[in-house]
Amino acid sequence: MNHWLVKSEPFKYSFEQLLKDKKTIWDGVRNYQARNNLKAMSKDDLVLFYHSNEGKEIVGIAKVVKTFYQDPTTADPNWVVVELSPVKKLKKSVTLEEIKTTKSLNDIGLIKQGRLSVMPIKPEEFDQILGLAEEL
DNA sequence: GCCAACGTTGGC
DNA sequence: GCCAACGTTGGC
Repeated sequence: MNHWLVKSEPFKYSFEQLLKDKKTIWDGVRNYQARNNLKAMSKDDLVLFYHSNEGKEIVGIAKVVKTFYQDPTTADPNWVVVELSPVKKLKKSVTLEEIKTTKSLNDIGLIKQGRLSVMPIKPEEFDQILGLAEEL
């Protein structure tokens, strides 16, 4: 199983909204690297949900319920979507600040490639983050 | 609201 | 195929 992190601006689509919706189509990705990551997702992979701009923190865990297919919002065959469902809201959100001050997380894509909106997370990084969220 | 980082586009 | 110009993202 692989682990991922996706970013969303809360005013566009928040984790609370996902909890309400139970399931969402992760559309609008228009970056090749992020697209490749979407394509690499398998069913039941766990996805950290990060709020950018507002909050700047990881707020919850989601999982992949449907692997990639053509983005229905565009006719351009370059772009794909996946479907995500919420797993749980974190007991304690993990802020960018905390991630930055945690030595073992200094290599995480979130810091190294700030602009990427879908990125892989190493298993040990995933565990570290759950630790910070008091979920372990 | 500014600006740094970085991806994309287009001229040569 | 290089690189300058431009656009977008996201932290501050």
